[in-house]
Amino acid sequence: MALDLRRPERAFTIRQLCLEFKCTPRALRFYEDKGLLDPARQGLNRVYSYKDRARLQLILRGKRVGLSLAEIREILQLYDKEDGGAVQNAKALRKFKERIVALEQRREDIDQAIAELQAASARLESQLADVRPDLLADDAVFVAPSRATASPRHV
Amino acid sequence: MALDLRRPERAFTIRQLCLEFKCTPRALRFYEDKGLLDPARQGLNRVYSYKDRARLQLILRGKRVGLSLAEIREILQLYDKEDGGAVQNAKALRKFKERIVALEQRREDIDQAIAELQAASARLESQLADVRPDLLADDAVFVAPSRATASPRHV
DNA sequence: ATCCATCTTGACGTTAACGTAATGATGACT
DNA sequence: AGTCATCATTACGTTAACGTCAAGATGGAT
Repeated sequence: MALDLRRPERAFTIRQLCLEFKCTPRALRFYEDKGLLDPARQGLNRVYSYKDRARLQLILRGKRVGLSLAEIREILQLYDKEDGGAVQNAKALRKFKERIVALEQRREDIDQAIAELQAASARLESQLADVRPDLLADDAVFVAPSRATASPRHV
Repeated sequence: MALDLRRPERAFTIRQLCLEFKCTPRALRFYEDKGLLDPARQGLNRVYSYKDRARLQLILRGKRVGLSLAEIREILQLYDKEDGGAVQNAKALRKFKERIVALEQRREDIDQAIAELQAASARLESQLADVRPDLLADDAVFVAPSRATASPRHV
């Protein structure tokens, strides 16, 4: 039989995770190299558990919010040592809170940026409404054939 | 006299902007090189207007929200051409809206990240409250001398 | 047995966003 | 006249985060 079919999936190959999260094997190996991941092995092959998958999620989200891999690694290590000594935990707590503050600042920036773009959009829209209301058709490309049905991504 | 004292300031040197926005001359010249800025000149020296200053603000905020310089330049060019033809404006409008959507997605990511960090913090706090409540003193370093009065940054 | 896809480990290449000299001009101060 | 700070340009160096071969192992499918 092909490994295991009793449960939905107990582990993942590198490719499976890459397909799911839209990244490349090279990236995952790179994260491992940098100490952000540490999957099990079957012989040479990497085997990713659910925990590894969760970590990867955190990594990718961290990237999207603008953290460097080094920063992300630090956070992950804090998670790992959540059972360390009390003093360690206190330090971890402080770092977490620092991160929270920094992220809240970024959200501020984002909100401002969005506000400005919306203002600009509003200006453009009102001007267009005067001059060329036809260009304001919500699709605009020309004819929108289908409603953009969740397109099957082939990688 | 030293240039102009009639009004608060009508123009800025490169250094003034750098001090104000906490960046380096090299960076400003780099942005100029990349087509994000285009200050006037007095001889060779760059002279930044209020408009230039505003652009710089946008650039830096753009960076903070995770945009690349190329992306920021594109947006700035859209701003510049807000008086272009109607068709141009329609295209600009679409791009603005794309950006807005993308930024809203990022804010989602940030909110999730914050939520997770807060959850982790909560766990740590409750655990510490049990074991070593003394480590939860809100300052924690040891003795917090002053209330961190807005410290004068010297660059 | 052979082919093929997928895995592995190096190792070098690449892009973005500056940093870091090196070298020279300019205006202000002493 | 000399010193200094600040400006300029040119050019090479650096870091992060991978991309891109190259070369080899492995497990199935035909």
